[in-house]
Amino acid sequence: MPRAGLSTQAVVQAAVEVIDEHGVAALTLAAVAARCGVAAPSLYKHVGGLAELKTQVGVRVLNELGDRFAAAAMGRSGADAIIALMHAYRAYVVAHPARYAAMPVDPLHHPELASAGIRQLEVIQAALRPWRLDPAEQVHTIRKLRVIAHGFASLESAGGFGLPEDLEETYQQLIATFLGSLPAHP
Amino acid sequence: MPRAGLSTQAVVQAAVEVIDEHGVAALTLAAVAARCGVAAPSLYKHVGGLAELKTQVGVRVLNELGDRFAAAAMGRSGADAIIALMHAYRAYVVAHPARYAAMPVDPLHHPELASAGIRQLEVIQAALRPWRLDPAEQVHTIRKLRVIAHGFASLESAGGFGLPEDLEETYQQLIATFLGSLPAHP
DNA sequence: CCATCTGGCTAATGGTAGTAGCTTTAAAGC
DNA sequence: GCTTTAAAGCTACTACCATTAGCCAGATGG
Repeated sequence: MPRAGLSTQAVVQAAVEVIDEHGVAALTLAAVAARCGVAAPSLYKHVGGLAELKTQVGVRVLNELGDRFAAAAMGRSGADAIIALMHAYRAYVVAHPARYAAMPVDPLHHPELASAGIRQLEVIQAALRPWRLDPAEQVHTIRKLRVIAHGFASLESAGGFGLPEDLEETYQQLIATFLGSLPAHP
Repeated sequence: MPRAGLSTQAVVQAAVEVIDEHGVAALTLAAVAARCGVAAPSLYKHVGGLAELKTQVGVRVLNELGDRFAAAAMGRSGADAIIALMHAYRAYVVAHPARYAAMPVDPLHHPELASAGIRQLEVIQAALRPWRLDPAEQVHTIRKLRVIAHGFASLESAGGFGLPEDLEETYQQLIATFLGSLPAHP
């Protein structure tokens, strides 16, 4: 009975690989166990169960996107930063379409996910700072960015766009229209 | 052994009710059978299986939204029609948030769902007719409408907006910005 | 009244998550 | 280096799910 040397993070990694290869619906403890070379009940030594594994995957995905966000925003500000953030969002989804379906939509209301969600929020708030929006207007502005990014990403990752050409053009038009709706900043 | 008098549509109706009450993840043949007062295998006399039941639910939801679309567009044109369509979309999702998660994202590529999807598309194309867009620009325009409507709807129905106030305002801003990006029409 | 078809049923299979309890490995303490 | 012990595997089991096979009763039609 040689040991597999698993850990919580190794199990999460295997789960992400299962999702990447077979879709989020195929994330099952049996599949993860098989990939880890272990019997299914053994996973309970590292993970509380399927539900907890799913939130752990959510944390992982949220943090991956957060890393890309932080990198994209670095050294930019204003419209330049917004454009970079929006393209970082889409680039992540295009690179890992199945993984995107595992990203929680409502991280701020979940204690395990909140910090990862707040991190993304702060990057966006920083990018919007030059506009000096009042709090209410900032809420609307962030919501609108999120609608565009998530709406486009979820449709694209789910194969919702029938005609594959010119997707980049559509996305750029959306971003440009959004930026045009913001007040001018100094 | 009195008969329950089921039919395919009655089973689909029960499935929709299960979704409305307990969410799309709770759609299981066992739950539908219980609601119909029938043993689970009996459902196979009316429905091919769980997968087929899900696509039937998708057809139902798509058609319900299509009905609202057609009603909203009736007697309107131009920006007025677009605004009515967008609000009809959101109104449906607010009325049936769980059901929205059962709406297929990619109906046109599925033979059973294509006609219901095409019906919605045609309503939107008709509403856009006054602008006389060339085909490529029409594709981008419809995509952008879809991104806004679906992005907002999927976030709202999944509880993705943390602050509940002013959602209508956010949505109106999105629509107004979109309309502002269209060329003027006669 | 009888034949047939349909819509229900029970029984059984295989896959899923999760629990209980055992065994072995590997590290910690002496 | 030996013993102890905690962790990490395992098997066996339960409960629930979808699905198939085959049976039986009720409705239908001659």
